[in-house]
Amino acid sequence: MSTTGRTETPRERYRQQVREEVKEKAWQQIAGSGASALSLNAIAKQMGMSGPALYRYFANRDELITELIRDAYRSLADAFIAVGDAAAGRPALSALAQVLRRWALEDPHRYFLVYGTPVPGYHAPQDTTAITAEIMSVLLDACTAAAPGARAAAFEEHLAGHREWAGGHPDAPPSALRLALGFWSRLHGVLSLELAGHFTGMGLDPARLYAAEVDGLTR
Amino acid sequence: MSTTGRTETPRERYRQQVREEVKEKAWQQIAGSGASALSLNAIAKQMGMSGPALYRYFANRDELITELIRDAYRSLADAFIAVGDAAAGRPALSALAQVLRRWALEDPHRYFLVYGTPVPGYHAPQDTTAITAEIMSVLLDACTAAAPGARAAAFEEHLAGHREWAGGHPDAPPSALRLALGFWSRLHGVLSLELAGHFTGMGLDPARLYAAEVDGLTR
DNA sequence: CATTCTAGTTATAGCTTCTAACGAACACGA
DNA sequence: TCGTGTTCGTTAGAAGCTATAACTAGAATG
Repeated sequence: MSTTGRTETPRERYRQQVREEVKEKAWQQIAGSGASALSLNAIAKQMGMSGPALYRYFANRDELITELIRDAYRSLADAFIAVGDAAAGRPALSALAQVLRRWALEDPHRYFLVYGTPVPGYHAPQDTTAITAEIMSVLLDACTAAAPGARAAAFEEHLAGHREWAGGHPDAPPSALRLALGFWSRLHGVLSLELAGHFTGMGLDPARLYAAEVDGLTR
Repeated sequence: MSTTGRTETPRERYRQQVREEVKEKAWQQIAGSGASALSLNAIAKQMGMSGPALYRYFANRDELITELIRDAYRSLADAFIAVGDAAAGRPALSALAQVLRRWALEDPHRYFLVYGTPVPGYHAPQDTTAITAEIMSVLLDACTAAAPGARAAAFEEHLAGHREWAGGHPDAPPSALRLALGFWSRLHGVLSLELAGHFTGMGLDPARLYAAEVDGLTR
């Protein structure tokens, strides 16, 4: 199953194990106080070893965070793909919406790590753009199934000529592309406002707004 | 015009002046590397004075950031109010959308300070919720003017019973409330994704998506 | 003029990331 | 089985940060 290095030396095993434990502690710390408060030193102490030891496993703080971001992306993509597979490649938009919301609420700090304020020293490796493409692919499958008839609005014409992001779906109609973008931006709109607390004290139920936005997508 | 302390001693004058200069340098620093990299020490050095001097003006780093957030909120509210006034209390939704987008693109770091990942030690003072109410008030004015006929969807019924956030507009129909929330969440959806760079490399023009979302609101 | 209040200073504690130099344990070929 | 080399973890230390404490020079005030 492993793509590379079938012959795993015990050392590489151990090394991978430690890296995994570091990331685990990192997630715990992030869940507590957010990514900006992540401290390599604290993680090391928590693991019973002394500060600089971690630099054998991660070149620096940014590399650890980059790894965490990639894993977070991966977990969302996996959840999307699972829904797609379960629906034989034609998932309902509402199902994807539910997965997205669950994923976001499950760990808001993880959501912010991916979709919140960009961290200063970080630049997305090609990795993550590839993962985004996986997510978009599942979403586009759902959208081509659910797309309404062509309405040929100005924006859809624009999309017909700018579909690099829909690489694997050369035959998806512009209305499907538009639907996918609407899905993505509207739902992230609700989620980011909700998770940042901008609805608290307003009295309304964000889940209902979310549901209403999902509803309004196809109608 | 000043609500308190008409007799400003020269000392208070100076004090206010220094606070203002600190905030100015802080914004410069934030524009450069984001709020997480904001350093009181660096600001002090930049102003030609030594580290701890700034603690005469701000209790700690969080207090400075809180102040910056409040000012950022204020600037958005002022922009909204200006549009409302210019339109004699009935601004077009498209005009508000344009102001919001302009404000966001003008200084993305300022946008993230308010609508991005919440900063750990910060809790919104009552101030900001009051400012949010001002913003919502202008938005609701626009929405009652532009609201379509009642469609009585489930979400609008929910809103009819949960309108604390629309305090100053007791007579706004649920369809207007729903329109305001759609405006707010959809446009923030596009903006937060765009400013965080999630559309780069996708080939599409976020401004057009934004325009399309504005368009779709009332139709 | 004397007192008080305040803005700034230096020193210091405690935290962080990260580099450098060293010791000890392990893996592996002869 | 015995070197030899790689790797892990250590301590020490530089440079940066927030924040407090103690002190001094100057302005405002009675």
